[in-house]
Amino acid sequence: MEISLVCYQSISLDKIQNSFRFPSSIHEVFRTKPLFSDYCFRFNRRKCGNPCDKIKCFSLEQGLQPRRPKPKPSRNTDSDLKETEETHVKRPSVGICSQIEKLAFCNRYREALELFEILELEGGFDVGLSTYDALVSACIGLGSVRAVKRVFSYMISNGFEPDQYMSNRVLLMHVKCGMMVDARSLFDEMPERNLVSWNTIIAGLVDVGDYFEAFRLFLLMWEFSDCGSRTIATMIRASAGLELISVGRQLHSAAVKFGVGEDIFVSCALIDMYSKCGSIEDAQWAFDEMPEKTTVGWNSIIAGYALHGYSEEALSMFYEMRDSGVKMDHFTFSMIIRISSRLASVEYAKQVHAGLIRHGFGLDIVANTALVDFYSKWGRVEDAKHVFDRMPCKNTISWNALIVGYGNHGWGAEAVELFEQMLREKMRPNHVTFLAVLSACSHSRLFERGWEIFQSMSRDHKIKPRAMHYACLIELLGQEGLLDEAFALIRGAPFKPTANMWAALLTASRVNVNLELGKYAAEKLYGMEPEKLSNYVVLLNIYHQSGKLKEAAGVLQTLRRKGLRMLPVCSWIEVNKQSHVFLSGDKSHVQTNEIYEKVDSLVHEISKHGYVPKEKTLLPDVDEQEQRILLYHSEKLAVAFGLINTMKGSPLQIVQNHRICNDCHNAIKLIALVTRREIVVRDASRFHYFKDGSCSCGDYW
DNA sequence: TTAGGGTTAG
Repeated sequence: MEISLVCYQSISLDKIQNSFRFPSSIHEVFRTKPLFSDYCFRFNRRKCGNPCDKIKCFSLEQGLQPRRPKPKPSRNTDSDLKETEETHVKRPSVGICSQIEKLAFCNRYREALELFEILELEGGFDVGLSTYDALVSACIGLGSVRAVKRVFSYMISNGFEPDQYMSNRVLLMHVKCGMMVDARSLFDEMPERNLVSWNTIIAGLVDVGDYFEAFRLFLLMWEFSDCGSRTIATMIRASAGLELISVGRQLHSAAVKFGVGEDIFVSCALIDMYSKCGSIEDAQWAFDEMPEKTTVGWNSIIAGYALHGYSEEALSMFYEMRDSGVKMDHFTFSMIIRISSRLASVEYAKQVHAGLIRHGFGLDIVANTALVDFYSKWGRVEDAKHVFDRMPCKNTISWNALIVGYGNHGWGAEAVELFEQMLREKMRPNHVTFLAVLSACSHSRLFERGWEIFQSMSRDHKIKPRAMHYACLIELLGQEGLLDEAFALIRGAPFKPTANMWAALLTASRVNVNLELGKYAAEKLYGMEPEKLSNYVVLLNIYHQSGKLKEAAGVLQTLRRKGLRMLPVCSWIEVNKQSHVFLSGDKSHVQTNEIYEKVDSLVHEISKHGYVPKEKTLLPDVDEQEQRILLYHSEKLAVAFGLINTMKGSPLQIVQNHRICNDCHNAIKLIALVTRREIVVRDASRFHYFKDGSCSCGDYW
């Protein structure tokens, strides 16, 4: 495979260093939030000498009460205070404490916390700093809010007075377990803060997506304290989150200025930031500048190319990474599986699957979820189910991947059953789960069940249906011929109907050949998406199906006037590790004659099973060339080529850059029946699966 | 001194 790698030298080190105007450029972050900007820059050193005082000032300005140290909770009442003072001497607990430390050291956090229960229940033990440190590690390892509350409350009731190190560890414990409100209180009330304290709270804010607050604290820190490479790396991540490349560039220049431009963490954050901000060239530059290319560096640049849709380049980088001898990790495999699902064949993915297991990441939740998605997308639902069943732990995303697989495979009832099993296993569904299950109902025409599930969304699961859920239901109503109800659903939606919803109604109108409603929906769509070709094409089809050829020709003229043209559509098939690409009506392939003869004989064969070839003329002004294009669509040519050049009975996989048309859909369904082949036709957003004459098709949103 | 940072799946 010939792969060209995009690599531009658009920035240089000198340019970066000389463009330093930090931190004034950070104002840009707050441009959309002037409130922050106001109070960020109003203060000066003279007014509030200590950043901690400044934070108090912020709180006061916002009408908040200054925070007072929380009274230490005590299990004792005033009446037994005397008794407590008398029994103040703490019991030694060397055995339990050292056991807790050992368990935490071996990552056996759950057991460490089970042992901690003895300390909690009996009380009065002399617990040392190293044990508290181990308990903090256990809480972070488990990410359990309940554990954090238990440990923290024990620290307070046991009169633990943390030093700077332990204060930071306790802060980190809250941050890592997502308890940002408590973490912020702890940070504000810290008697002393050092670089680690600042980095911890700022990184926590960035983790939860509170970028503005992160920048606000960063500016305070910038003014009063030194910030290291870790801080810069975190703020580069915040710039990526805000998609503000100019701010990211300034942080890049700050890093170079302070001599941390080649720091591993800064470099990786830069690669990620540049690619997320839309400049893959700069990301590549940052990667090239890395003195030592680490696993994360490679992962970041591969993720960058994948994000921009440069799947081949991403794969090429993966080969380079593998050849360079750098260790691949579960991030690498997760990404490669995802890239494979867009680009490569099932065989290739199986190799990646084997590599995943060989490298010891066979149980990784993310990589396995990517595999479930991959096999689902390629119509290998049994394989997807196999991977899913062997996963030691699953999350909502894993369940969603398989429900989508079932739905698109045409197994609507099974998708609904899986959804119900998910609920029984107390896994919380999210809006994607509902999209998957409603879509499954739509494809399998399970109207009653779909309607019930749609209603249960807000009633039982407190998830507000979004436009795509409405679009699914409109499609479902359309299939039942309930166009009035579908229209009523659009009008009754609690938000302004989106293009997707009108498009669903337009499709429903086409299916039911309702010209009036179709025109209405199309007009709405023209207003919203005047340049979208497919909207015109659907209306054109409605006119055509209603026998209104003159109006259909009028739509075609509008298309021409607007300069909207069909992009060249093509289909390709991989045979013997070589891709063969076909355009509609294409006569450039060396086996052209054989392929066209095969198409003709297949059409003849399937016409015995009820296939009616598309009418010879769609519109009055279709010329001979266009006619050939209409009769020999690229997917038919690819299927014919596949049947000629592959073993009898082996499955065929066709990939294409467009949606399959109804004619090819019907034709290939029957071809699968008469040739007893399994045929998967797929494009980037949907696939059509044919086996023994049955078919399923679907969308991925 | 310890502690804090970068990349992945539906």
